[in-house]
Amino acid sequence: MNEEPRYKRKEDCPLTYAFALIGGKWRLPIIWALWKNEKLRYNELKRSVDGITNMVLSHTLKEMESYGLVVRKQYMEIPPRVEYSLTEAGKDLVPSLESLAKWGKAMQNK
Amino acid sequence: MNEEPRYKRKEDCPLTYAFALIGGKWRLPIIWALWKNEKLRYNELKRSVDGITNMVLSHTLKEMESYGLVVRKQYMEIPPRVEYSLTEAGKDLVPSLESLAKWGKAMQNK
DNA sequence: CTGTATCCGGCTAGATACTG
DNA sequence: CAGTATCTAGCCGGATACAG
Repeated sequence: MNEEPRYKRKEDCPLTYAFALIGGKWRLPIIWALWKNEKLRYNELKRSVDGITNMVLSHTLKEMESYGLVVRKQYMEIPPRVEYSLTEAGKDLVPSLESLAKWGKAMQNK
Repeated sequence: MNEEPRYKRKEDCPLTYAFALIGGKWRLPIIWALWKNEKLRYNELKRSVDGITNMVLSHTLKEMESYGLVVRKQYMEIPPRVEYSLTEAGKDLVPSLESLAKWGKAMQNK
């Protein structure tokens, strides 16, 4: 996958910035899975996010980690174990998302 | 511009659906402009949304109208006058967006 | 188990010109 | 004033294979 040219860090408008952080095809499903499960291993997460490939999952997680949304914790074991979870900032996001989801649901019923 | 293959109407997840409706490069700026101004003529809106072209603006507005976010009111005058405003659903969205913007602002300051 | 490398296609949106 | 037509480019994300 390419290097990210998309996300100008610290964009002027906070709302646009927020969307830059959580937009894209897989970010929301990942956040949702980690919200419902607290912490997940790589393959658990992959199974929770239906249809995502290794390529895209690992790349997306790296981005989200760099944005401060996700924590990656690696255990030095064999076989390797890596656990992902939401940062506090990631959790802070959830109420806003629930609010948006509520609106989305109302829109679906029209 | 192409016909839209992107937005599966009534997608399962309400949150994903919400993002389908308001995602994309220009939807948020347009909503914002119409929120701050109540109603705007086509060219006023264009001036409010910095950098957008006619092609993209008119196409985006058509989509947003079909999604029930925006109202287009045309007056039969010469020269032609067309005013755009938010629907009730569009206005209902604003509190969620403000909540998200607040989160985005906190993220910018880190 | 947890990823990375390479290659590639389709979609989003832009440039430019033109119209009722 | 308020758009539309046509053509194009570049990013986003996918397929597939491979690695530590």
